[in-house]
Amino acid sequence: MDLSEKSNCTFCHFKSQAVETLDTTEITLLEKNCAESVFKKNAIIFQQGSLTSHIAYIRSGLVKIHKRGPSRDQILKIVKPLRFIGIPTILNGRRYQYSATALVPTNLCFIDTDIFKNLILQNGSFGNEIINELCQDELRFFDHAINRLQKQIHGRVAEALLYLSTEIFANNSFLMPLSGKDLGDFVHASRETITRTLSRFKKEGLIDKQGRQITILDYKTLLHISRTG
Amino acid sequence: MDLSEKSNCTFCHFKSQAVETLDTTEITLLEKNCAESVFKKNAIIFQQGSLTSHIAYIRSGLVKIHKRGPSRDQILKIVKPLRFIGIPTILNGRRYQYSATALVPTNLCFIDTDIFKNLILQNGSFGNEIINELCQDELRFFDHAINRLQKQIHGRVAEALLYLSTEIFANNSFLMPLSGKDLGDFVHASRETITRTLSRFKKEGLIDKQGRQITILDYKTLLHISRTG
DNA sequence: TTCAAAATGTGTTTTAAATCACAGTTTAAA
DNA sequence: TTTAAACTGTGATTTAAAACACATTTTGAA
Repeated sequence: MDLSEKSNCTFCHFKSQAVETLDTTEITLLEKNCAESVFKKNAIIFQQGSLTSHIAYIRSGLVKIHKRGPSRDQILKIVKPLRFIGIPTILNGRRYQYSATALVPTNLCFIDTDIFKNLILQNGSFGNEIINELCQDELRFFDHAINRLQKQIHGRVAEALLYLSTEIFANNSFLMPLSGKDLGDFVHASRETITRTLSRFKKEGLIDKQGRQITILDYKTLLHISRTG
Repeated sequence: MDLSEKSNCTFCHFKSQAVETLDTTEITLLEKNCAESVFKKNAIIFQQGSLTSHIAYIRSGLVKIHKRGPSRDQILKIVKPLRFIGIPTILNGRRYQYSATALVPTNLCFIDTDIFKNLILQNGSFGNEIINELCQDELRFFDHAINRLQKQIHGRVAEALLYLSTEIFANNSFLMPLSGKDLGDFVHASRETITRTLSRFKKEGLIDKQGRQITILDYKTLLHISRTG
C-alpha cells in the first residue's frame, strides 16, 4: 500500500460531517497524520487477521466489508464515500476483525488510529458525529440481518437491488458493482440462485439488465416483493 | 412505566465505564434527569414504533432487543447490566426502531435523550466510551450474523449456549432466560428444532438440562460444534 | 387448588434453495 | 490477439429444516 502522498485536509472537498466539526489546530493535526492512497477494483484495503494500523476514510469509490465464515465469505456491509472504515480498530485488539476490499477504483485516506482516538477525546462534536454514524449503521444492520434471515431469495435480491439503487447510487440505473458470487455473499444465496432470480425479475419486467447495467423498471412491485419476502 | 423514583447517580454502585468519566457537575446533571424503574419478567421496556423518549441504562437484570420481521420476531441481541439500550434514539428519528423486553426482573434508569447527547458533546471521554461500546457491539453482531446465516442448527444452538454461559452469565451453569420459541427467535430456528437439538446435546452428554437449568458439561466439543457449524 | 393457557416433546411430510453437472461467455493478462 | 481463468446460465438431484399434527407437561392466574 502506497501511503507516500500526504493529504491536504484543510482544503479537501470531500470532508465528512465529522471532519467538518474540527477546528484549525485539529485539522492540521489530522493533516500531518493522514495519507492518501488509490486502490484498484478488487484490491484488498485491509485483511481480517492482519495487524491493525490505520482507520481509512473513503473519499471516492465503493468498499465491501466482509468476513470469512465457516461455509463462505459473508459481505457484511457496503460502504460508500464520506465514511470511515475500520473504526473498531480503536478497541485494544491488535488485528482487523474483518476485511475491506475495493469494489470499484477507490480513493482512501489512512489516518493513524491514535490520532483518531485523540480527536474523539478532545472534540465532543467529532465523537458525536461518529456516534451518529455508528448508530445509523446499527439500525441498518438490524434490518439487513432480518432481511437476510427471514426472507426468501426473491425478497432478499429485491431488497439488495433497491438498496444499491436508492442508498448507494441514488439512481434507478446503475452499474452492478458486485459479481453474482458477491451478490450471493451479500444476501446469502448461491451464485446460481442469484442468476435465476435476476433472470426472472428481468423476464417479468421488474428490471432491465444489459450485462452489469441494471435499471429498476418497476420500483413499486420490487418494494412489495422486498417487503413481503 | 413508573418513573417516580429519582436516582442518586453520584453514589450509584452500578456505574458504567462511560458514567465513570463524568465530573461532579455532569453527574449532577445526569442525576436530575434520570429516573429509576423496575420491570417484571416479560415486561416491555419500549416498543418498536412508539415515540422515543429516553435512553435506558440497565442496572441489573437482562434485556432482549428484538424486531418484528416479515415471518417472525427476531431477537437481535441480549443486553446485560451496565449497558445503555436505545442509544440510536439520539438520531433525529422520532420512533423506536426496535423493541426492548425484560427477560428477567430488571432494574433500569431512564435518561433524557437530550441530556445524554449533551454529555457526549461536552465530554469527549464519555463519547469515547460510548463509541467503544458501539464498536464492540458491531464486532459481536458481525459474528452473530455469520453464525446465524452460515451454520446449521447444531452450530447455532451450541454457539448460543456458549454465548449465554460465557458472555452473559460467566458461569458454566445457568437458568435459561429464553423459552424455546425465544431461543428460536435468537438463533433463527423453529421451536421444534430447538427442542430436538437440546435433547440431542443432553443425550450426547454435552449439556445437562433440568427444566430451565442448563449446565455445560463438554465445553470443548460444544465449541467445536459451534465453530464448524 | 383448579384449570386454561403456554410451553415442550416427537413423528411425518413438505419445501426452498443448495449442490451438482456441464455449457456458454466474458474478461484480463501474456 | 490469443488463451486461460473467472463469470454466467440452466436443468436435475439432494437435503436441512420448516411446517404440520398431535400428545404431554408446566405455569400462572382465578
